[in-house]
Amino acid sequence: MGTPEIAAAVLAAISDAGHDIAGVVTQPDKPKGRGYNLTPPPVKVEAERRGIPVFQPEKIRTEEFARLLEGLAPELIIVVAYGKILPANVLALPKYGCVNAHASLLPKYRGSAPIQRAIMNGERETGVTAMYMDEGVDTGDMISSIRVPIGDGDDFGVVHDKLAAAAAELMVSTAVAIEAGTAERTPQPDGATYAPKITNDDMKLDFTKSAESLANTVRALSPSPSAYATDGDGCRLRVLAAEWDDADSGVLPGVVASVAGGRIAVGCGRGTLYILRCQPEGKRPMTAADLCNGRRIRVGDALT
RNA sequence: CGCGGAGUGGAGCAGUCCGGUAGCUCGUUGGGCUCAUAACCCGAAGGUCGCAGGUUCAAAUCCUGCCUCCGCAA
Repeated sequence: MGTPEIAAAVLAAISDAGHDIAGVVTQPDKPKGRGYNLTPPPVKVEAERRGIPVFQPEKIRTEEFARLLEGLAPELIIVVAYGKILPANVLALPKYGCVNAHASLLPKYRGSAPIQRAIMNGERETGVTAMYMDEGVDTGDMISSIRVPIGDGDDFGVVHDKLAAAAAELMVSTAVAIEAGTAERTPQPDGATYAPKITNDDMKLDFTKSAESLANTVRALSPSPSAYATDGDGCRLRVLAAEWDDADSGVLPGVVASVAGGRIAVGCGRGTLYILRCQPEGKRPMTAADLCNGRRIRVGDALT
């Protein structure tokens, strides 16, 4: 059971490892994009490519879904970012239980946006943790984990891909261990933190904050959904890549101090943020130099 | 039929309202200056103006249809 890209990666690995997959449960197709076209979740695409039956129940706390699962008779249920809390009857169904791969080193960053929150906080390391699920949100007993470093310039896309690969590896080995009866079971220690869903406020750059914090936010949300600022014309400017230093820009927060060297220097509460790559509303992503060449940004402009 | 923006030399844009010589910033390239340079000065190359019709003496510009890209919202 799973929904996004990282779940598709795990599905592919499990399938390649030769396990017999009775079925894949994922969220229903949802209207997405401009024409409100129905878009299937990545997991569904991957499953269909492999000829694995796909189920997309609106609700899983129903008799109907319970019977469906019983019919599939899974020995083990693997859950990766499915997007719904599993009820007790589902957790109890498989002989080997339900295991989950979570994209953090538990008990830190429980919740729906562990990757983004870790980068946002400037963490140097994260990982994936395999655990037995219980009825809480990412509170189950841990089986094993893989640590993954976060590089200086790593954005969400990069870290996500590293974690997806790690998650695939972890779940394959975990499935083997469980079947062999060698899987460990360790309760999560104290010190849990929560990584709530990304909201619009998280995406909006607040230039009164420190340049470091702003740069971390940019990284955490790039390439998608991406942090943004608003330019002098009221147009949204998605900021895709940025650098920072502690040097005082000499201008008020949000004001463009210079546009030299292909970088747009913006004043912050502390230090200076350098925008390297961005995307104005209605345009393709472009470098800061391109943005300046088109004269959409000049020294003295104020971003909010 | 959810709302909206955009397709113009290699890149980013102006020009479109109000038809009449293809423009700006940058890049590329030749030369100059300099101890030197991504800096500065002079020159050059490079464009079927997304596609197809229509109107007109004349269309990047006006009309019709189509294609493509993108933001928002969900």
